[in-house]
Amino acid sequence: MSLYTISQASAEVDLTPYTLRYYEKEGLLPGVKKDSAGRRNYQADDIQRIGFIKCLKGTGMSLKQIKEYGSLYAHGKKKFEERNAMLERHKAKILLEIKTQKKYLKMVEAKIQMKI
Amino acid sequence: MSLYTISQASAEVDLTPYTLRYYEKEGLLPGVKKDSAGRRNYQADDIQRIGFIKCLKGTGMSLKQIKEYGSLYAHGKKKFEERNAMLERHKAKILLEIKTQKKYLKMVEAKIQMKI
DNA sequence: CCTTGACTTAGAGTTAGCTATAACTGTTAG
DNA sequence: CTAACAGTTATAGCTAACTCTAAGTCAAGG
Repeated sequence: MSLYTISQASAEVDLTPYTLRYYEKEGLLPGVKKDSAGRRNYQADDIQRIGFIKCLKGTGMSLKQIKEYGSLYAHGKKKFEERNAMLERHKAKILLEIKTQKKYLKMVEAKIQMKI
Repeated sequence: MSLYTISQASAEVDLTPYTLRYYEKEGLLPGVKKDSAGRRNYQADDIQRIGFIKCLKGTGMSLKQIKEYGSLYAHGKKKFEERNAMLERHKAKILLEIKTQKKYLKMVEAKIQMKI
């Protein structure tokens, strides 16, 4: 059933064990299983979740909002609309960000062209 | 000769007066002129510089690096190569970032498509 | 002259997001 | 059996980038 210790999960998702524990403590990653000795056992599904957290975070969503998204997710069908609206808003934000980055890229290219 | 008080400059570049003073204190924006009463008088050229600082910062360059870039700039022709190399590296970083953002965009779109 | 308001400085406080420490526990190799 | 190791919690510390406060200065309007 593909289990990972915290250091294996850490290597898998390229986040430190500190960060993984921190995310869990902050409520971004609820329900991680533990073994009889209290050690975390990450499952394939947890790795997936962390991947999406990285996606949201990497596109500028705050941990607080990611947590909110997660708790909407936990409510399943009931909160589907709200959750989807959140993703749609976020999608718009990413599109805008890409546009801005392209503008900035042009500015940097122009500066390089200047040769002074 | 188009002078701006700190609040006018603030409105022009969309940064608070606090931030403008902070940038100056941190050495990102040297040489801002002051009037006889010690108040800052931003010139068109300063506004341009702030615009480029915003570009670098908006593409993930740290204030420390922006300061470094600025001091290379202050050395004129002498440090041209080094400065340009810095911009080229930064350009590569922006290109990579745009690529990553596009990947993340696809992930978010896929999640929206899922409808669960 | 006096108040108002925008500015000044130095320095303290805030927030986000980690990152590290201390003290401890359970597992495993020799 | 025991030493080393990988994990645990709680909590403290750190960095970047602001953001605000306090106390004071200066110029202009009434």
